[in-house]
Amino acid sequence: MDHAKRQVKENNIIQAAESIFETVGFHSSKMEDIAQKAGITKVTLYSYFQSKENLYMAVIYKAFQALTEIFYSSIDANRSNNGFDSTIAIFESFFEFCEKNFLYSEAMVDYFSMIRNIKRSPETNSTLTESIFFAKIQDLQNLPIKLTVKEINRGIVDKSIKRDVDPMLHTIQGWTMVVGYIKLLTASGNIDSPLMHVNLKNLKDLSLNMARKALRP
Amino acid sequence: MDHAKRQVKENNIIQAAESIFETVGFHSSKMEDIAQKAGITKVTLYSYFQSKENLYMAVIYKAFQALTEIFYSSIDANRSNNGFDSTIAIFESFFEFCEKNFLYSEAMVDYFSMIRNIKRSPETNSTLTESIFFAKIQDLQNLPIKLTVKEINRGIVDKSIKRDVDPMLHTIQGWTMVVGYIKLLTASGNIDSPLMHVNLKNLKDLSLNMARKALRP
Amino acid sequence: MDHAKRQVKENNIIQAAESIFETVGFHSSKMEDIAQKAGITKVTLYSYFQSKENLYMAVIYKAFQALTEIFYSSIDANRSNNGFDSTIAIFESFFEFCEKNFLYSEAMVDYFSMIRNIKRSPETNSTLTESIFFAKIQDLQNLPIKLTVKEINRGIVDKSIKRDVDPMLHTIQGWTMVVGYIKLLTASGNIDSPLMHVNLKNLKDLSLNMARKALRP
Amino acid sequence: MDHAKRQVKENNIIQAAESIFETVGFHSSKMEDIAQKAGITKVTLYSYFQSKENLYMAVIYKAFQALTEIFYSSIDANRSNNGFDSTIAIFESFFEFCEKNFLYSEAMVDYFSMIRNIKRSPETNSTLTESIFFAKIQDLQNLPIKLTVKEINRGIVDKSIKRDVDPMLHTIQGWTMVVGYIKLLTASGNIDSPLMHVNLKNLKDLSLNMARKALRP
DNA sequence: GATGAATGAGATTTCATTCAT
DNA sequence: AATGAATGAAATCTCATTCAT
Repeated sequence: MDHAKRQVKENNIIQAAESIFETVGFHSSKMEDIAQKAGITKVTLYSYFQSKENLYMAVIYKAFQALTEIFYSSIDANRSNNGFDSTIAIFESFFEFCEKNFLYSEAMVDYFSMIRNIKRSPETNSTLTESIFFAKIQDLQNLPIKLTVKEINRGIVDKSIKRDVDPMLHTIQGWTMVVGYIKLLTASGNIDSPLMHVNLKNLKDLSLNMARKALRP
Repeated sequence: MDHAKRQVKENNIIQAAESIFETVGFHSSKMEDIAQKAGITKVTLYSYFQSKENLYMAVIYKAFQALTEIFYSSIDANRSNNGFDSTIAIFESFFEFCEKNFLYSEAMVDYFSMIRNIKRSPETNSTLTESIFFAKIQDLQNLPIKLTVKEINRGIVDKSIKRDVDPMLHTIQGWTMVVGYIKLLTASGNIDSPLMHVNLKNLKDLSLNMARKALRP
Repeated sequence: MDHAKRQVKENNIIQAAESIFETVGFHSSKMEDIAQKAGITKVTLYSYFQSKENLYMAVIYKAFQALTEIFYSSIDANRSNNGFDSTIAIFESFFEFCEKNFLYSEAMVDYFSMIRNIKRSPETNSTLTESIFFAKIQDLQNLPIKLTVKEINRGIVDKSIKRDVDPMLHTIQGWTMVVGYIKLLTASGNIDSPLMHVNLKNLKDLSLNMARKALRP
Repeated sequence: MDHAKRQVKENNIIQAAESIFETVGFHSSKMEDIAQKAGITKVTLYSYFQSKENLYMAVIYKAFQALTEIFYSSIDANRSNNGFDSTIAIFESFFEFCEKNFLYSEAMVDYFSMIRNIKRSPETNSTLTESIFFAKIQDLQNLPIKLTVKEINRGIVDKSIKRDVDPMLHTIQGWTMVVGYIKLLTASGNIDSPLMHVNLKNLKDLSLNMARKALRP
């Protein structure tokens, strides 16, 4: 099968997996069901992805890919605005992305735990670390961060962001707010069900405002 | 066995579980190993905790308990300070708590995912929802939040915090920052290994500063 | 479980396996079916026998055990006869045993092939060589041969067997005739269906007669 | 592809199969490996031989063919000798053939087991029974036996063999000795490694001598 | 007819969880 | 209440065999 065709089938499988993961969660999902959803057999599934976690890795990769796309779009849309606006827009997109792509946002957070486990016992997870998707994620995961850093730097240059801001530090700080937001979102199920009477929409706005304050000169 | 004895044994088991979870993570841990560590058999283990997740619930409960203690201590230590200082102190303690109690912080975050799963399929998780620890956590989980809200309110009254602050919203926002911090901490393994060249200490300071800005009148 | 009980269950499983092997043959048999026949689950089956071949080893062991019993009985029954008669009686019993215990005789012959395979690639067959049954067979397999040798020696001493007979060589030669007989028996299915118009009964008699001629002084 | 070409390729495949069977044994062999050895793909392999057993059938056929050749040669070489000598010469050739053609001798013995399995479940083995090689073997398998019978008959006529010998019965009896010899050879691996301190050469000589005694007037 | 991909059947393993004593 | 054995569900793997192109 040529590369393109394989890609298509692979994507097909990943989509099936996403649909199953979304419905029952990664841990309760069954390879059998995923295979069936993809219209293939378990063995074929395994010939594409060496394990369930491997398959999840692929989903995580898709998540990072999608997020990266979002970041590029946001940056592009704010090309004519200053660095400050673009930076804030990025975070706004990030929040939105998470709300709309539950599975993806959860996947990205799970990625951190997987990294931890891999570090804990690299031998046990060799099938993971050898996965092409693992390598791809490694290459990709920092891109959104770098893009944000770049916009913050642009803001510093064009004076829309205060000069003593450490771009990387502030970027990471932004991530903590988003990641925390995701987890709370996870707990409450969706953006419309309030958590402790707090509307998640307001929470997002507050976070964005705090970010504005932190960056504004 | 009388109640006291059972308590002791239960605690014994929980400690064994914590040690195992800490070493290999919840998902890779085996009931067998936990039982062995606790010096009992699997069946006895099950007579104390109806399932592995149930056992994790107990750990999570301990985490919330410990956190609550920390919050009380912080509040008590800041009795003579204003609400602003007390609020910030709480968050500072919270960060510190997470750094020092890796397992507990991870557990609290995992709690959110479990809540999600329980919502997804309540029937499958009936053993969880019927667990005494689940009920206990339900009672306890909001306490730290309420304690924080109370200090913010005190700050509003004593004018150390600006009046248009929504105490619950800001409390939750604080949590997102801490939770995000925990997850990034998780990924990097420990506070001393930097993430993208960012020292996690600086990250914490930045978050606290942003909180200060958000509360200050 | 105490040793005795385990023995009972083990035997239970072996009997189920024998019944299945007898019906469909070793290669077409399914562990699932054997487990079901034994009234246990696959996993339990595997906890007793590490693999299908391992289970076959146990059957082979039973075969050698049964054969040894037969030899002892024959020898005992011929205690008061001379060595010649006893030796011939052994071979007669051997033939009879094979006719009556199809599975066992086939198993013993298969054992030779397994030995060959194990020699060819010892690593691949480690689960076999480590089997307790493998060890047991090793201990047992030579016993029937030795018993025969002993009777031939007795015949030499009592002059019923000619003195220049090499007991071991003639014993092994006897085995070749029996083993060959088994294989032809295997092919024809059972003793009553003639092979090339040759009644297997006559074939056996001829072989025994040839043995007589070879031993007689 | 014209018939000749197909023949060449077929032979090519059979040779590859023989080499693989010889190395790892029929049961452990993989169609994949055979295809690779033959320099073709699995599917092509299957277009020549409908199943693995079918392929084995082809090898078995070759074995019977080769054996038949040997028998003819032996008979031809003993044209001027009497029937007794020719008959013994045939068995001597048979033994030698087995020693030199391990795979072939094993294959012929396995043939008997396959016959058994086919009898047990004819439906499952329809691909076998429909195989051209199966038919060919059916035609061929009795030829060596008939050739032997013929020589024994010649011996009876020329008085070199005693008259009350049943040619077919004695032929089959000869086969049992050879077949048994093969199996023991199989177990010990090769003719030079002694079995129970018995040199296989001596074993062969003994068998031949017993045959002589059985035939001699 | 040849190829790479896919199927189907079954072996084997791993664990959480439950049973029988 | 404690123990060793057993269960059940699912993951994973291996191969002979078949499909689609």
